Amino acid sequence: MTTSFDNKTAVAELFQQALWAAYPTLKETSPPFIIAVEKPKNPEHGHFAVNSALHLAKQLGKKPREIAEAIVAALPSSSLLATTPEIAGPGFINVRLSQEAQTRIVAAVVAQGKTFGHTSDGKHEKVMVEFVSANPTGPLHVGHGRGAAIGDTLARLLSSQGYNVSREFYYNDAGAQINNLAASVAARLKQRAGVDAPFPEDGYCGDYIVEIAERYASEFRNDALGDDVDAVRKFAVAALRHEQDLDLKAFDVHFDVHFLESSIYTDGLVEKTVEQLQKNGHTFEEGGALWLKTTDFGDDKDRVMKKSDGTYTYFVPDIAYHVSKWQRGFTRAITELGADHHGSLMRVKAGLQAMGIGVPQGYPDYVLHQMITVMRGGEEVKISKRAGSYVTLRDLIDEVGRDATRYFFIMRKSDSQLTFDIDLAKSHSEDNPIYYVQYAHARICRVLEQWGGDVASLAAVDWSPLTSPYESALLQALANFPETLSLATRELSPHIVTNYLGELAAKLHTYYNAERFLLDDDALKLARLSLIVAVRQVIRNGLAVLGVSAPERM
RNA sequence: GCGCCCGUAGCUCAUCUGGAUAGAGCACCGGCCUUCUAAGCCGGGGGUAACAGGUUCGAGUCCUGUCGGGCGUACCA
Repeated sequence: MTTSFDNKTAVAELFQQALWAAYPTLKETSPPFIIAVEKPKNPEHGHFAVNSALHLAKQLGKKPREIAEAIVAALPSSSLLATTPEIAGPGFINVRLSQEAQTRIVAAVVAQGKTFGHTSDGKHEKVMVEFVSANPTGPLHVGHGRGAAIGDTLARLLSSQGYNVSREFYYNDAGAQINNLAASVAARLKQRAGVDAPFPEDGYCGDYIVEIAERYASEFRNDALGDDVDAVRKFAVAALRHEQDLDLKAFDVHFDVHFLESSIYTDGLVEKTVEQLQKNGHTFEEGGALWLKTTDFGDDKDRVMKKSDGTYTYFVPDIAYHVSKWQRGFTRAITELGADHHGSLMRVKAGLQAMGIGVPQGYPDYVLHQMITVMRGGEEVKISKRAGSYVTLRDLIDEVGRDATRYFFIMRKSDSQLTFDIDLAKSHSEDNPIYYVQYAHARICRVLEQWGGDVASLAAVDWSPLTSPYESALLQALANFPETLSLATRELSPHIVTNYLGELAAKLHTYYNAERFLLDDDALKLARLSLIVAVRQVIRNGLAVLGVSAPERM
């Protein structure tokens, strides 16, 4: 959406005209030269910097500064600019916006409200975000939590940019791990009844297995020893699925579809996928097993698809599942996984290409998240799944709250390791990034309350008094919000949004503390109040995309 | 061995996909509260961006190699 507040595009268009006027021959070059507008870090370099002169120096065979001068000389007059742009350094053209151009962002934010920053760039393209996808063999742990927070935020980001998003949870309800689960429960049932029964070697040891056994025994009194393996399995899967659903609900994460791995077997998709791969000549038999020639598609080694015992290896249903995504019309698919699964990416991508059904190369987009270290009291909380003593997602939500948990999980690049400091997440201090941002929001609410006027009346005031460097910084930050969302969506990187919010909050706190805010000067007061209403709106929109609340009081 | 990710101040991290003097916070030193939340502000010290090459007007950012750390590399899932 190119709207009136988009000064960057307006500046680019203005300079494009000037460039063509100065060098008419460039108009015929193909592809057409696009003006690059940047935002300098140093405020002395103006609001925008145009560096086209540097890029064109070689092509035109002239000195960058000479080109810059010609461009500036050809610049049409515009209400956009405060002064004639300066040429600086090797050939940058520094642009200063007029007061009117700088402040109209406030009106745009207020007018667009909740949708400020949203676009229709996605053109309703169907995109699936698959995430969490935990097997129902235990409670969700912190790793699943990070996946849930990242996946849900990606879905929210994509929605904000006009994609038609579907959230999907894929789980295995029938494989070896599930049989292991059933056997673990059955063993606990027998032990509980005083029967000496060996516990499965790789069985699930957590206390939750004992609890499930307990509940099964009270519900199925005629099968207190768990001899009906099928019934035990169904009961255990249902119980754990229910627990996971409660965890996700507490985390405010919802799914549109829960996809069962067993369904791609029962509806024959796995068979069909294997047949198609064979027909396309990308398979071979060796040692009684069926292999997929993934080396045809960049893998360093071919992989077994069908073991000599006739069962499939794990990535075959993964390929079939992704075929299903494509066949269901998802022209884009994002698969969010823990980084320990990255070995399967190449195989699934290779398998999809080998299918020859028109799936684009690189489908699906993978977003991987690295491991989490949980710290408490300055010490690492040891995570041991075998002992059943790991930190569950529910533990974290109960202890530090949903908002802090979500924010911390997305605060870092997903492919960097994350340290989750429980004490920090709980603390009410400036060191706590989520507290800092929410506090900025609450602080604005309090100032408006103190003022006591009608907020709606601030939608159209005279903004010309907003001339201090602090105000200028805030105005620029507001203008950056749309491209922050757009960038985070393109890069599938939610942490870009948390970085932005942290900086915006810092600018606001600085502003408040640097000068006395509510002055007697009515014109200045109204302009300032109007500005912070816009800041509040942007904080709300940013937190909304992260699934984090914006409290009015802290 | 091979593949993927990471390496930026003492610590935790930014750097807007190649721009100008690499920035914040914590910690350290010196100043600021009769005023809207000092949860803040102003000033100071602290860097060979792991290392070595390459690409170009210009590299923390792209390419190659080396060294460190993590993960993967099963007819496990």
